[in-house]
Amino acid sequence: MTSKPIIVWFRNDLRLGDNRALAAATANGAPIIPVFIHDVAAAKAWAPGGASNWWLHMSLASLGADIARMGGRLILRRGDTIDQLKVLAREAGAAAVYFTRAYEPWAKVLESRLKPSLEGAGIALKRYGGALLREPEELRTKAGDPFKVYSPMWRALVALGEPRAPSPAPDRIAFAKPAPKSDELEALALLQTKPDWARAFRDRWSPGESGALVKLDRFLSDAMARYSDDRNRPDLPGTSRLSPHLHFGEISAHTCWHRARVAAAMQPKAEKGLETFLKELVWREFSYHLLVHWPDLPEVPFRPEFNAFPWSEDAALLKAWQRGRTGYPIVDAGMRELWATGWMHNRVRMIAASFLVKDLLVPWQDGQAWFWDTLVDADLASNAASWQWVAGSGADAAPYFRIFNPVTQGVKFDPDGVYIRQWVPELARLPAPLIHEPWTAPALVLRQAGVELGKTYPSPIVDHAEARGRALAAFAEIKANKADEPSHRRP
DNA sequence: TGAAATGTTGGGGCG
DNA sequence: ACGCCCCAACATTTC
Repeated sequence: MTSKPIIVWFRNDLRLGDNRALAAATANGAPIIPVFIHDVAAAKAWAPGGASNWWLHMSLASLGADIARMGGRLILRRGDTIDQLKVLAREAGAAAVYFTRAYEPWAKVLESRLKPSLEGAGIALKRYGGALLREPEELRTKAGDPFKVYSPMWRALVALGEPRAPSPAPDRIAFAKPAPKSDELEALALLQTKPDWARAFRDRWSPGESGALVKLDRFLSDAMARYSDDRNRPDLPGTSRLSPHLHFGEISAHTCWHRARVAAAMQPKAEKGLETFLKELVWREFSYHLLVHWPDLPEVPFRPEFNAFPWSEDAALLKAWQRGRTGYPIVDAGMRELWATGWMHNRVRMIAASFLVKDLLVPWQDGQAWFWDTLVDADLASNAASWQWVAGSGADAAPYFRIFNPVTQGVKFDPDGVYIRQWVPELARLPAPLIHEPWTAPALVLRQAGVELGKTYPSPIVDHAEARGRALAAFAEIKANKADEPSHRRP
């Protein structure tokens, strides 16, 4: 067939399997031009951070290799997305651009601008879902409103039936020949080489589709059956660690959902773990739905009374938190894991976030910004929804008075201090449970463990009991205003 | 997908 | 045998 080529524009769908845009283009029979465009200005204030860019570099390398194995080349371009698509289409005589839908506010704007400018140039556009199990339009309350509470949305999603089954990667792809010219991956300048901070990243992660599938299958066989308990244990390999793979679309939620079901059917007593895992996929879904309907979620508290919250912008406290030097071992362990590996265990994210927002009274937006820069799985929807959840300002959020006690949480979820010993080595010789509150340890125990508080490890930067009192007082202040405000924003 | 304060219950020591 | 107190264990409520 000598039809005009189709451009498959890759975004956060960096996979060949279960990629509807790619599958449709391949099925069309036209030659394919796979392209990724590095558009540094597109996301505006939410340009990806260093950790995300490291992952993107690795993921593009992986996708490029997968495409090369099939006889093609992933075309890399830089610059304004619309300009680049137009230029590429003209160079290659392409008839259409196929792509996967994205949901970030800036991406929605881009997609709406794309239509007139490309179709005006005679280039057809085809947009496909697939980043989510269900498109936001498919899930509404009986009243026709978007869901603001998780549980009803979960039930509504289940009531719609099983999400569609994932489709396999195409057996073969006919690529346009000759391939259009491409930038080298290095030219995208995604890697920061000066301080090689990503060393630990390389050992820990395998970005790309095949790495994602390996990680999923390992999780399903080794951890899913115990997931509902072990997912809260940062000292155990209890979580899937799929978040960055999902964010970049190296694996689809559909693939996770269906493979989990299949795996659970073959395991005794895996039902509970299965359901917990599926529910986590739907928490991701819930965050995306919120972001779609409330695009200012990353900037503005969902509950308007929180606009009046008396935050304290204390740069020194924020910095101590970022560096993992708060004097609370479970918080510091988490923040150091994040810095070293680009990832933090979910339970510890909640503890560390609660500490920043409630014990230090630092605005949740500051914590969100730090996570945005340092997480390899930084995701606008999940990050915004989760920070607002912890702060108590979000939709279906934790009640404001739910203030985590970092000592209790540490004892409960890292009972032997294994996680703390890994990331806060200066405390490694303290016995559990004292390792969770070194300031209460007898002087002799501290000396024998080689710990000198305030020197080898910080004294607590705030007293938790006092901090809790301050947080409750601050929340009481805005509670008084609540009656004046509408209880919920309109979508 | 909390923690702390407050309330209740019941066993056991003791006069 | 009985009442009283203490207090751990558990339940409820409050933040």
